[in-house]
Amino acid sequence: MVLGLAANVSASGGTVNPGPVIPTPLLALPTLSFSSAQVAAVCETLEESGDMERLGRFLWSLPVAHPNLQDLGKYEAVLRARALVAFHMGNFRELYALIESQRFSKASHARLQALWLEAHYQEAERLRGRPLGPVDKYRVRKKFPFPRTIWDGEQKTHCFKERTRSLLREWYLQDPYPNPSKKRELAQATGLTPTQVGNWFKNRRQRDRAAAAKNREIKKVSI
DNA sequence: ACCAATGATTGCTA
DNA sequence: TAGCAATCATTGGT
Repeated sequence: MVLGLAANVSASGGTVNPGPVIPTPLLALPTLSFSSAQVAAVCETLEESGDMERLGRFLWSLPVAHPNLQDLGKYEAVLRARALVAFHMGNFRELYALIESQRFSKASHARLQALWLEAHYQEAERLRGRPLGPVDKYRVRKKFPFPRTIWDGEQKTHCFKERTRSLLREWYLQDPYPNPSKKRELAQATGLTPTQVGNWFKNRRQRDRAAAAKNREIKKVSI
């Protein structure tokens, strides 16, 4: 149905073709008259539908001698579709090659990052013969960081800045149970969200209590 | 492979 | 709704 629509569009005119003007060939096959943009549009639609089988068949059906084969490679939707199909076929080497072949726009990053990770997880899992735990996955992520083609290099911090933490510690000594307005004030001062401030105090109290309990335990034993 | 530190989440209670 | 205990997840170190 989608394919039919695209075919109709392509049949109804070269007026929408934004690419280089190609002398309308004597070819009878409808796919041969797809413009690159039209192929890309079909890829996107099929990608959203999640129908890998069909997407795979569509890519396979594109003739090798497509007049626009060169600039077809420039359409992200087509490359994403190829990557998706490669992943679903377990063809991880091709997936990696596609991902590293060129820079992708930010809109594609999340999708391709997920494929990159999942493929490496599966490879590692097969190698070891049993499911990966969270730590195993962390090691895999460290071992195979995203290529810059699908990552802007910006990394999110796991720990707060030392400046932030010292400020939190100071306020904690003054008052381990800050009221909401104090929390907001601290959030302002640290650049954290009020929830993060609340979590920090909650964790700090919990860990102080645990330490105190531990101390009592030790005293009991030594007495 | 195991451990420690730390931020976030969950489920229960008052 | 806030606090609590338990637990999870990420990260780094050995």
